[in-house]
Amino acid sequence: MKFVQTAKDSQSDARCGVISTDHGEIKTPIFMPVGTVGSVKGVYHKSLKEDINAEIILGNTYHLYLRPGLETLKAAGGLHKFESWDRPILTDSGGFQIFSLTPIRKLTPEGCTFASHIDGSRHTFTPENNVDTQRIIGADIMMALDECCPGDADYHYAEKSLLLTESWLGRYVKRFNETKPLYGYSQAMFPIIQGCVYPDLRKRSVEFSLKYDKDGYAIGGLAVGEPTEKMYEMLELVCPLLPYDKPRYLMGVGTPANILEGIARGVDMFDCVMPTRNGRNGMLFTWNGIMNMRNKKWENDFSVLDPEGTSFVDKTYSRAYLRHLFVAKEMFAAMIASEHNLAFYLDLVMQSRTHIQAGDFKEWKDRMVKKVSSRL
RNA sequence: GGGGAGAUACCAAAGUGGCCAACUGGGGCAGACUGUAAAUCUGCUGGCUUAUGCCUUCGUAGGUCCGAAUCCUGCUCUCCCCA
Repeated sequence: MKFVQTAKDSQSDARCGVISTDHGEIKTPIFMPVGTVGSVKGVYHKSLKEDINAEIILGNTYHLYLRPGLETLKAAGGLHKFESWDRPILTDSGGFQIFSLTPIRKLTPEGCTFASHIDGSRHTFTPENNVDTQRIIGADIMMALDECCPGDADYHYAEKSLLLTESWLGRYVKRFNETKPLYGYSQAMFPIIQGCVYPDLRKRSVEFSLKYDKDGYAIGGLAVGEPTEKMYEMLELVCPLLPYDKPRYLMGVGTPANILEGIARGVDMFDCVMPTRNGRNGMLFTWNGIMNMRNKKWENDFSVLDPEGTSFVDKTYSRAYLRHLFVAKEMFAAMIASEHNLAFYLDLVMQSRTHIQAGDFKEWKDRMVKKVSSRL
């Protein structure tokens, strides 16, 4: 994997670049649709490629490990073949699941023991077997196994959590360096910077992670309960400490405004369930604000979904029709909304790239943040 | 014609003397959702007003009682069974 910075905004830390992988190039800043269990929920790969222009999607190690399981993934020849996706894939390690499945987990220096949410069976993730699992999945970019510290954790907890993440990172990289890809294309890996909202911990985490000189750096443990301003502060602290010639990935973020602000602070990669999950639940993101498509006000609005939208659904279906589908609980509603939202998110980063290249990103971003956060 | 059952808020359906403005579903209205245990979850849903407040409600008209959706009587309507 290679990253080249190709443009820089004049008034902010926003930048453009290109990530090269064996499954193709990714223009940054990029948004990566989340396909947890081997599917971006409700969206055809054909749509992802031709309509939404997704250049990379996510998979999740925790979920794929439990189902379909390593035997099937191995027999399939990896996740790309299994799900018929020939562009890049990034897999999260399951660190976030360790965090979100708190009631049924046990953290030890060795790793993390947890109960499957599917059948309650016990499993253990260690940095070592997590590398092995992500080798079998065959992601182009593998994420370190970390503990995602809650945003409201106290300093003591955050420090302890960071120590664990650091020790896991050392072992993870060791195993990574000792093993090889299984399917004939290369795999990159990103450490994950933690440290909650504490500047000195964040700084320490960056320094610790940089020692391994990996392919890119992820910033985790944000948008997990801390105030949004704290998240921005942490980005302002962390990004300048990261090498300019490696991509920076802000994990799990976020709202359109979060993404614009993240780009302004030097972030290159984003992922979030919001466009698909909120889409399934009736929310549409647009350049003019957020729409709750279940609302009565759309009942007789026969205008197109989004006149500024880039997806074919935007010009094809009316607001009244989509509202009807949501009210009637038709699965087609979720499909249309997911398609629209992902297309909007990809348009959001595409236009960001255009404005960074034009050098007027900051003032454009400031205008857009207000617009996209409003309610229609 | 004879016998029986029932009428509760938008719908369905509990409640059979005070804890009932009335359980629960559905529907309706609104909200939440940030490295997906989510096609999920939450709130509200008689009126006024927002308070441990008042007013009007349980087919309809009366009655009993300190007190009725709940008991009694008349009326109206619906459903079932037998001829």
